[in-house]
Amino acid sequence: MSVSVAANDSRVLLRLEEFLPYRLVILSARTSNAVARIYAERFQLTIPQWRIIATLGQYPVCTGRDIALHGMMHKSTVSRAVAALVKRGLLRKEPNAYDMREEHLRLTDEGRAIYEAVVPQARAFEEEITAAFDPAERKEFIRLIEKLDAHTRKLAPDHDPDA
Amino acid sequence: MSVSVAANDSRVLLRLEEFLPYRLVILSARTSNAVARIYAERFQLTIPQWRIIATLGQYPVCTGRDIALHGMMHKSTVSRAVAALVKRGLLRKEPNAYDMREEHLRLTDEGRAIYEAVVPQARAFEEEITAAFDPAERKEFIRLIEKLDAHTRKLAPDHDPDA
DNA sequence: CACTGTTCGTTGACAGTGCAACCAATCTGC
DNA sequence: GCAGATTGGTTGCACTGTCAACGAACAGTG
Repeated sequence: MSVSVAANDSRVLLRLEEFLPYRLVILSARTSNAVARIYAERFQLTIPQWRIIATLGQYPVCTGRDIALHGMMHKSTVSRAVAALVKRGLLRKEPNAYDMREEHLRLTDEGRAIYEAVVPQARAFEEEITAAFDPAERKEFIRLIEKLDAHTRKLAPDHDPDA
Repeated sequence: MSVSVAANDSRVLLRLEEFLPYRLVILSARTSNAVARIYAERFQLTIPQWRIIATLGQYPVCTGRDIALHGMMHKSTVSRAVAALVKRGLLRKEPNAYDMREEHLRLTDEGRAIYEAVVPQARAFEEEITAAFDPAERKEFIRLIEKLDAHTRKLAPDHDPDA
């Protein structure tokens, strides 16, 4: 801030660097960019694509709707990302005979291989960043994050349009 | 996840809901969306636009470059947001006689009025979310966030292209 | 059976963003 | 002073995400 000569002396002043929502954004952007590099560079996956693979790695069969809810994504985002993954052969769509509106999604072997290649690296990265903490701090941080998460979820329910 | 019948039984498994980077993204998205509503609905400001106003509220005179660094934004993002704000009369550009490449930016009275209208609401919102904590927890949370922030900054330096 | 309302998924239009190329002003070394 | 490198800022382009509208498949009602 080379140019600024003095801070605002008004009573109304917000220090952005100390504003919690801003801090969270910065922190999450940095970590999430770093994680994205893991699967973006080596496997050419976008963030929504990775989230879909991650969800299907965890729950082998889902509908698009399930994935959208689980990954906080818009259904159109999911739709396009799924299309791209199917085209690349990482995902398969299977019609659901009991409800022809929805389609069951499942990883192909190739898709699962990517999942299994990325997961250990993601885990390692998580280790790396939480190495900032000693064990007690780490546990406490998780606890506080959970508490904050639950609280904000009540305050600002994730806007669910119809998704 | 109505359809999934069983969790993956492979040794390679990542629980997305417990993956720290993912949690941070979700948490920060929710809080930052809630904050955005404050200035988006009433004042039609985008996030970069608000960050610029917030920076100039704190440091009355800056260059675009200063703002980009301070707010973790790309210089093109700043350039466009500044243009929009100037057009709306919330910001003024002033040539710097000592270096004609850069332009000094300053809030107009109208711009400052918006800043002063938003800040108390932003503060109030911060209060609201940290109400999840008792005073000791709040202090500890800030401390841990700072520690994590410092650590990740070393690990994954904010990609600075030339900005 | 229609008739209405809802849900899953796709698609077109649109806005915001990042990247890269670019211009103009400045600085550096010769 | 001049050539080349550097820096602040703008802009064209491609890419994504969001929103709104839509078609198709269900579910409930009379």
